[in-house]
Amino acid sequence: MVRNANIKRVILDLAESFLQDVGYNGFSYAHIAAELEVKNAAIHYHFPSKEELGCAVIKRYRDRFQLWINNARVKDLAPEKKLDWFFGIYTNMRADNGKICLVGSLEAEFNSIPAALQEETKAMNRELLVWLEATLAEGKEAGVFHFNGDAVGKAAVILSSVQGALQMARALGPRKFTAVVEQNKQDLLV
Amino acid sequence: MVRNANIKRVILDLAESFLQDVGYNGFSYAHIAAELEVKNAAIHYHFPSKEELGCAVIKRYRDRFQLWINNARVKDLAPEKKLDWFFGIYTNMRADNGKICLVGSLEAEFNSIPAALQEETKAMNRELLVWLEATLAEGKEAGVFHFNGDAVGKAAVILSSVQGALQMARALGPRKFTAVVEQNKQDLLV
DNA sequence: GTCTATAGGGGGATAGAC
DNA sequence: GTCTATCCCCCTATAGAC
Repeated sequence: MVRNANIKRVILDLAESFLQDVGYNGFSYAHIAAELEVKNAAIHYHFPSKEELGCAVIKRYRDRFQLWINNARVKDLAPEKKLDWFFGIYTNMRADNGKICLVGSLEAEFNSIPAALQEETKAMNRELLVWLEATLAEGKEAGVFHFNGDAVGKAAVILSSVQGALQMARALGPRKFTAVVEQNKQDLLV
Repeated sequence: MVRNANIKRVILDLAESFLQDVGYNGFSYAHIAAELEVKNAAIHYHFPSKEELGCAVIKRYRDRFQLWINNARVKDLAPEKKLDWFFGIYTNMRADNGKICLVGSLEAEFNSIPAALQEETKAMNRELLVWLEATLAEGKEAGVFHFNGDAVGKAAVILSSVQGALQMARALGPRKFTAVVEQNKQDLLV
């Protein structure tokens, strides 16, 4: 049992980890309770329903992402460094026992998750894409990124490919993920 | 109740559809039985375990894919037409009530599906990728596709992006999928 | 805040009648 | 080949004691 005031945070950490590992339908309150060495009902005290727990995980992630991109350490980077930072997020997921991104996990199960969680997933995906579009446009303007068409299409390809690559790497190995990141970078060269 | 000798085929059709709709953990024998207006146990007669049913779905899909790519209608196409045919498979999935590809669905749930099903998923992904690599290499050789690096990396980007785009389209709408296909095509131009 | 106990549902799977 | 009946497990969630 985790004896600290941050039990809510620890539950969110575990739920996030499970979401990225086995998906929303793949974990239960019992799994979380077991990790914390408490009983099932204790988790319900902090998060009454699984739907609320799932939404809280995504809300927290969305907040975290907004903090990152508005922080000077990211905001003031050159476009190509911003993109490296972004790919780094996914590389860290991959390195963490082959976890996949929350958005991909929830979208794959989209038709069997609660409506409120679907809405959170939509919002999160939108926000990731908006930032990536802006970064790609900035880089194209600056002459460091080269691609046909507009930043909206290119951002969709890059995001969907890294999301897909994390999943693919589970079947075909971590190097398949690396290959996708590298190819995406090469595709932005002249 | 479907009164014909092809009941096994119909069960496979339904299982495949459910896999693409709600995932392996999202459907049950009861769901299939309800569609066929029979009872649970009747499905077990044809496929003793859910694991076997899942494997049979993937095996059938793999066979189907091999038939397609070895058929003259696909085999003898120009590389850019082959790619159009390939994208068409995914476009049809998207049009079919927002279904996602079997590989993506199973990889997202990879850590909570039976080992035998994991193996089928690996084999299927490998085969899709091998064909795509050959097609891209053929097109580059012929001067109709243009990309930096080798066909292996490019194939990984294209496959993972369409797989991811089908999932993304559930959250952000069908046009997001179309955008990814179009951008992938544009990325292959000079 | 956590416990025990329990309700109520769904899941995969099997036995034996028809 | 399909049925009814059943087993046993896991799940989400709640009530009430501590």
